[in-house]
Amino acid sequence: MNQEFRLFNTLHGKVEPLTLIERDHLRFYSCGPTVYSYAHIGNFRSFLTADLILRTARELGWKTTYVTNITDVGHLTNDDTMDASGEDRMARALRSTEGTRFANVWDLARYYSDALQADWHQLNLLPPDVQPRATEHIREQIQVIEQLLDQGIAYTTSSGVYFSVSKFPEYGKLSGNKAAHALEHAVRDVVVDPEKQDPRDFALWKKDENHLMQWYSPWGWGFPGWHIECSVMAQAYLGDQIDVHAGGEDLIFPHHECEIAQAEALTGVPFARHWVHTRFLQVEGQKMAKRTGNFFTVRDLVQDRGVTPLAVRLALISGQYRKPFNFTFSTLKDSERHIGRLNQAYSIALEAKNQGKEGLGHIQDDVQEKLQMILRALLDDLNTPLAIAHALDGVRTILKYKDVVGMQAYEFMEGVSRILGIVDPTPKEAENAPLSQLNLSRSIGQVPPNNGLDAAEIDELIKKRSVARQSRDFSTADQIRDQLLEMNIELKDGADGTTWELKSNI
RNA sequence: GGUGACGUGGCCGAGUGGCUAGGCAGAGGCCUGCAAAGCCUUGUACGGCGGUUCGAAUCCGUCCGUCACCUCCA
Repeated sequence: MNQEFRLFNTLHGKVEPLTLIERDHLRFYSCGPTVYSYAHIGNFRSFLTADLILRTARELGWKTTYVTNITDVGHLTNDDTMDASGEDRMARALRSTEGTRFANVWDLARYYSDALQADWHQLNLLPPDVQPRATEHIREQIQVIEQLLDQGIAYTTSSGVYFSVSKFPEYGKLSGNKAAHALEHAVRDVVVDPEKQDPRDFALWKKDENHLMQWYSPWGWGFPGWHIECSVMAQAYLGDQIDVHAGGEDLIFPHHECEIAQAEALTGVPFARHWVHTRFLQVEGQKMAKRTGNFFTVRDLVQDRGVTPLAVRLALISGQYRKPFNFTFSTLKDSERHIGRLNQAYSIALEAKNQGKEGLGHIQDDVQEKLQMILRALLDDLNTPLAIAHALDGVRTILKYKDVVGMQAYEFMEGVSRILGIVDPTPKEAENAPLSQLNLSRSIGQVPPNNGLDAAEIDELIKKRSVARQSRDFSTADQIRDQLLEMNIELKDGADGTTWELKSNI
C-alpha cells in the first residue's frame, strides 16, 4: 500500500514525498496573519492548506505538532527607512476610521486576534497545538539576535541590527533570488540605510523610542524585525529542524528566505525539510482589493450575506492550493448546494447507523473504496478538487440508495468530515425536521436579520400553509410560500411534511 | 529586467500515452396541486504550429495568451 504523502517542495521546485525527522510525527509550522484587521478569505485559503496537510497527516495515523503564529507586532511598511519612522501597519490601522474605537495598538491586536479565532472556528479549521504571539516571544528573539551578533553574522548600525547576508552563502536557495544586483533593482525606490553593508541585508532589530510597541534591548528601545519572530517561535516549539513550513506564496521572498538564513546560519542544519506555499486567490477574476470592491472577510460572507460557513470552506478548497484560483460567487453558490447534499447524506447515514442497518454489500464496498480514493487524492499533493469529486460521488450513491445504505455510509460520511471538514458534525436537526417535529423554540439566531420574523412566526406561517394545502386552497399556500421566499426562507414539501431552510442572499 | 506558475467543453475543475472524472448551467423525463429538493437520460473539449509514437489533452520544441511574486501582503 502506497501511503506516501507527496507535496510540492518550493525548496526543490518539485513534488516530493514528505519525510519526517521523527518516525510518524509531523512537526509543522504555518505562518499566520498580522492581526491589524479581519483576516480575509485569501488568508484563509492559506490556512486551509495547512489544515488539510494536518488532517491528511492524522488520517495516516501520524502524530502531529502544529504551530501557527499570530503576528501582533507591526512590521515597518518600509524595512529600509533610515530612521525607522515609516509607520507600521498596526499603527496605521489604529489611525484608521475603524481603529478609533481602540484605546491602543495592544487592544487592537487583541480584538482582531479574537476575531481570527472566531472565523477559524467557523470554517472548521482544526485548532493548532500552539498559537504563539510574537509579542510574547520578544525575549527569545533578542537572544537569537545576540547570538547572531556574537558569531559575526549580524552587525549594528545607528538605526538597528542587520543580518549580514554575505555570511550565509546559501541565501536565495528558496526563492531563486540570488543575485545582489536583482535585489538592488528591487529596492530602487527605497531610501537605503547608508550604514547597511549590503543591499540584501535585512533588519533583525529596529531602534525606535517613539514606536507604539517597543521593548528594551541591548540596543536600546525598539522592536524586532519581521522575519525573526517566525524562525524563533518555530524553533522554540518544534526544535531546530522541522518537517514542514507553510505559508502564502508572497512569503517565499523575503520572509521565508530570511527565516532560513537566520535559522541555518546559527544551527548549521536544514531548518525546514519541506516548504509549502499557497497561491494567492483572485476574486471574480481580479486581485482581491478593497478598492475594487472584491475584498471579502469570512464575516462579510457568513454574517452579512448568510452564506453557510462550510460553503465558504468548500469553495476555498475547490481549487488545488498551488494552482491559480478564481473565487467567484458562482463557485460559492455551487458550494452551498454541495454542503446541503453532504448534510442530507449525513442525516441519512446517521439514521442508518442508529437503526443498525446492514446495508447492501456492493454499496458498502463502493463508499469504502471512495473514502480511500479521497485520501489518495490528498496524498497526491493535496488534490482537493479530485477529493471533493470523490466525496460528492459517494454522496450521490448514498442519496440514490438511501433506503438500503448501512453502517458504512455513516463511516464514509464521518471520513469525509474528518478528512475534508466539509460536513457539519452537528447538523441543525430542526432545519430539516418534518413539520410534526418542528421545535417552536428554535433559535432566533438562525433567522437572517431584518426580515421582521422570528422562528415561531415562521412555524405559524408554515402551519397555516399546510392547512390551506389540505383544503386545496393553493393560491393561499403559494402566497405564503412566496412571502417566506422573499425573506430567504425556502420551503420544501416532502412526504413527511414541509421543511424549510435558509437561503443566503448571494 | 529577474523568478515562477498556468492555458481542458457555456462556466468551474480532474485526468502525465490508448480505458466515463465530478460539479454548475442547458435539454428531455420521473416525482409533485404547482414548485423546490431528489432520481434517470443527454450534447459540447483539450491555446496555435511542428515533432516523437501504431496511437498524445498527456512527452519534446516553438509561438501566442493569462497570472503571480521580486524587502506592504496569506
